[in-house]
Amino acid sequence: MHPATNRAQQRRNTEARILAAAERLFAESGYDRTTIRAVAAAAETDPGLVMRYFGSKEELFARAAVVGAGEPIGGTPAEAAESLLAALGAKLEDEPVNALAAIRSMLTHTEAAEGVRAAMAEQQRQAAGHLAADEADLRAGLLGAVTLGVVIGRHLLQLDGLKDAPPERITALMRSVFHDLAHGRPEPDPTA
Amino acid sequence: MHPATNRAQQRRNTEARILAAAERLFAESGYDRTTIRAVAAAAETDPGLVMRYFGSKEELFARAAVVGAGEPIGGTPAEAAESLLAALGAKLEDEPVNALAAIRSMLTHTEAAEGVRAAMAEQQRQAAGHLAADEADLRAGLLGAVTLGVVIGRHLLQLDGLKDAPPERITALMRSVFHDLAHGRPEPDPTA
DNA sequence: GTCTATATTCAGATAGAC
DNA sequence: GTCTATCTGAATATAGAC
Repeated sequence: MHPATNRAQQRRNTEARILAAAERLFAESGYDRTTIRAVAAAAETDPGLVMRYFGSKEELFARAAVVGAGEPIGGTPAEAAESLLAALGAKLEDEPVNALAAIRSMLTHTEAAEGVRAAMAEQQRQAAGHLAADEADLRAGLLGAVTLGVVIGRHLLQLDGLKDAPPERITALMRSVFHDLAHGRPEPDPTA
Repeated sequence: MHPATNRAQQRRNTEARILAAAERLFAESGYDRTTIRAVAAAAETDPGLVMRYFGSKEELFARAAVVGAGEPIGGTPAEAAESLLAALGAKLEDEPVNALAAIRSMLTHTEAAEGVRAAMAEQQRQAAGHLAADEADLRAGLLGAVTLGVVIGRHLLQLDGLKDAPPERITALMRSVFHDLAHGRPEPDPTA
């Protein structure tokens, strides 16, 4: 083993362990309740190194809680609905730990809220151009809010009936919902 | 003024001010970031009295962040959908500060999560009995998750397109969504 | 009944030993 | 490059003065 690279590799290794531990703990407990000390313990190192490598708790969070940009959305309203539905399915299949870290913290930590809102605003802006024109902004916002609610209900709140359901059954039920919102279908008669 | 009752009234008055301030601050900042000191300052009293009247921060939170039981749900699937839609409309019209205090804290505070989950489980249990039978539990859970997502998107995250929309337009768009989920309609053809 | 002072705990951040 | 000790600040909760 080459000693020079060993040092650098060891450092990168430790840094990666810290980052992985931070992602998990931020996703489990949110920003405030996750301590630098706990991250260090989970990564089997010490708090001083965490600070040395990442500078501050805020910077560590910014590295750990990134909200993925998501696939580009295009085509007809129906195709846009299917794209957004596929994105939901992916978030249900395996736990998106980076996004969950941000979502877990977004209601009590301003930076996390800003990150989530920015990512959703970008997706909404992109989606709105491919939905039926009438009230497209509102319907794009509702598509985002609905997606967020399902992800929270499953992974974070673990609601009965949602936490154990197979992702395909959830997406199957949500398909008509997404198409409704993408097209802006007329509501059925309330007295039906 | 009767001095004996004045004392008791003064006490109830102060207690009510504390509770109102706590509701507002918990809804704005969540459990962890709301301090007894800030509540006392907002209620124009001092931290010692808050502790004396409510015992602990946890008990104050339990009194301030109560999740309303919601109207009973019944009738046909279509009627159940309309009931749930009306409940959503009410939560959009004026800010439900008690519920928002609980929702704001539910991702980072165990007791808040437990309260919200219990309230939602009760509503889901009740709703499931009135939805179309197939996969009723999952669809009841999705109705709750979707509702939660819209409330969070509007009041807590203030998503573009949602925060300023008139409640009637939101409920109008969500009507078909709720009826879809209540009935378990077959999904449209993905290639349409 | 109301407010002040303080004990205790614990977190983030820093300096420096090994 | 890695870890220890400590500084600083803030929060809950308590004891007790007015």
